[in-house]
Amino acid sequence: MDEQPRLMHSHGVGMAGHPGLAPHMQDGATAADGEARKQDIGDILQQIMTITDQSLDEAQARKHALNCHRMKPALFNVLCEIKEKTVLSIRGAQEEEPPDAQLMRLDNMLLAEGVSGPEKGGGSAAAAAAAAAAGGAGSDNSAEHSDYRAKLSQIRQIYHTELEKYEQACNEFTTHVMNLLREQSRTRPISPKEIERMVSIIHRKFSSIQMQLKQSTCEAVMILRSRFLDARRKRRNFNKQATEILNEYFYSHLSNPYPSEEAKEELAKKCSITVSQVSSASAVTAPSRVSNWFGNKRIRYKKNIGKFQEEANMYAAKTAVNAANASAHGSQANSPSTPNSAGSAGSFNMSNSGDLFMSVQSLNGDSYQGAQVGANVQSQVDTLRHVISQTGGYSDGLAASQMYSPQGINANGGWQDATTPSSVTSPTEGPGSVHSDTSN
DNA sequence: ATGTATGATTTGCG
DNA sequence: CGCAAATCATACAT
Repeated sequence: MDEQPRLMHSHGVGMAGHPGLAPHMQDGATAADGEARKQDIGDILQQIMTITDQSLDEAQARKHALNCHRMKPALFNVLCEIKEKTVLSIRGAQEEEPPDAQLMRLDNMLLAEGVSGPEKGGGSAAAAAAAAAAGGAGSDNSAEHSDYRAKLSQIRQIYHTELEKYEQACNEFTTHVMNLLREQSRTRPISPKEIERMVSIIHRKFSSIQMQLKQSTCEAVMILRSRFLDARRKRRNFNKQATEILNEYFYSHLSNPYPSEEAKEELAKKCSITVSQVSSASAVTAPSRVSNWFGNKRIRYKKNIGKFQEEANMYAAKTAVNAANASAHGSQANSPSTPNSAGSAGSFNMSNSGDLFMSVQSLNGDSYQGAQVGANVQSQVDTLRHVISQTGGYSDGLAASQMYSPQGINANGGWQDATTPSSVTSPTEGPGSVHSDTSN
């Protein structure tokens, strides 16, 4: 209470110096009793200041009396104005509310993911679109996607309920505070503007909570996406037939194992048909999977030719057999330089002819050319089988490399450069000048 | 559990 | 944009 005089003084001065005071004071008053009024006000202030000294009942009564005082509205108006001035000058600067890029981003993302925005129908459609866009590599959608969608809608539901809850809480709190302030405005000077400001403060607080909600929802969606749509996680090996087909192509085009787009398509069709891998997306996906396969195969073959020796021999034999059968069946006078590779699409025959010839040749260690294809297929097959069974136990790349020698490839296509691993390379040039294929 | 095989992705080049 | 190389992450075998 010791500062009571100062306060009173300052108030008094404030009022006295306030131009806005005049209208309030002039309601039917003469200048003569202005002094009396001033005294009156002084009394009122005095009472306000001492209110805490009084007992509750006393205070209540006093409050009521004050409330009923005819000067009360005027006084409050003045106080409000003063407050307005000071508070505004303090707060005015930080009142600015930037559009908030962060929030915009979150909103956009949620919208894009189909979490926020229109309900069920549009939402799940957006989700499906997002899924399709993200799952470019594909995989069978139906099961995965429904699962994904289920989880996403779960997230969406949580998000919406939480949002609603926040909204409701915000409204409740706001109205509560507003009521409180309105109530209090009867007993202390509170301007409507202040209430407004308070409301906006509350809204800001709640919207920051909302932002957190949005952020964590975004995170959840991201996690969900990475878990469900990352094709890597859903990797599934090709089945046996598919690998067979691909390998056949690879080894029969060893000099140039780069299937064209059409070839990839063809292979993809063949593989996925055999796989009976339904999945609508595979139409777009399959060729790229084939590309992946060839990319991996090339690199891995090159990296360790020895390891692929057996496989190479096997497929070479297989192709040879196929070729033999095909040409035998066809009963055409096959020119030796162009044995058909039955396993591959027609458009590649030209480029593969050399490979097939070479592989068979080196398998036999003799000129395949001499044994005319149609002549005794069976014996050739036997020979090949024999060779293969001999090769079976190989673990040493160097020895094996002579069976199915990669150097021919070097001479031929050169797709593996000079980077052939040391163990495998045997500098001997291809026996009898390998038919470099005359493709194109 | 551990190691290997393998499909997919990333990175960098031309 | 396709490729090689490195890398990741899973499927599969032991």
